[in-house]
Amino acid sequence: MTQTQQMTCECTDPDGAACAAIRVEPLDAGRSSDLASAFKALGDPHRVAMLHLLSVTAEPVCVVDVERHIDLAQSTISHHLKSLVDAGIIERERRGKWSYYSIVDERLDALMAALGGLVVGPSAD
Amino acid sequence: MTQTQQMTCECTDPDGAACAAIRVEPLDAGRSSDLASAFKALGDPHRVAMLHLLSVTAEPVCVVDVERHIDLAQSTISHHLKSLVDAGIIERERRGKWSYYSIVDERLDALMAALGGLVVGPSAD
DNA sequence: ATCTCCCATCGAAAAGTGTCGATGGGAGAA
DNA sequence: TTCTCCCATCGACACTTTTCGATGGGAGAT
Repeated sequence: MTQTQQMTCECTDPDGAACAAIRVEPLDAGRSSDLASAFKALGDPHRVAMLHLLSVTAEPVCVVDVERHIDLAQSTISHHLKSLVDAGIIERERRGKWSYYSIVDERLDALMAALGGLVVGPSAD
Repeated sequence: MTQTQQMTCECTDPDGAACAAIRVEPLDAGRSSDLASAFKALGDPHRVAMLHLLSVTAEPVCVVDVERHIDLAQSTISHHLKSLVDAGIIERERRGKWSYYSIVDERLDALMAALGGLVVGPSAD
């Protein structure tokens, strides 16, 4: 082939040096996985509803409470709560017969910060 | 049974009036679904990496750019980008032969606000 | 002791998701 | 025109997730 190749993708770099110009550190596979697992835990309407419930009741909430407000089998609710615990978004405290769940604010703050880091322009006007 | 039933779940309400006391508006099924679909789109390490890529390059990015930085088949990348578009997190602009993708800052801002609404205490110290 | 209740775990079925190669449309270059 | 490249879509496959009923352990009440 001559040097007159079709000029591959100028995309973000009209010069032709092309995308090689974009020096992006791969974002650390570990970090992207951690973020993704947290967001995945938030990626279900029922789990969002559970978090909402936990947030409006300032105090910890037990499974039975959740059961009254969300129409799912008890085992399913336990399952979802475990997902959220595993993702570090809520935490469990055993008290006698009950398990009390509450939101881990720090984790949510960290997720907010991560989202903020993705915003290109300043959010304000 | 007499009135000495075992006292169901005192949980968040030690009186016995129990959880009925927690008057939580169901959070509008539509809203929780919308939030969940957005977070679900964020719930994959590769998609997080793509967003990171879009955010560090201030300008729109085409599929080939993404392909150079993320080790996935082109069809898979298109598929993920479509997920993000459907979730309203990024948007596509066709320009000649290329498709340019860019982040929808407003959407991320809205998600941050939603997370902030879940935080119980003030985030500051 | 027994009984009741809270809740986690265990299958299992159904639905969804991530990934690929293959295909084809569309836009520009030659 | 033909050729090359960008990219979306179409199966297809393996894997994961959501959901349930059933089971059982542990804690307290009786």
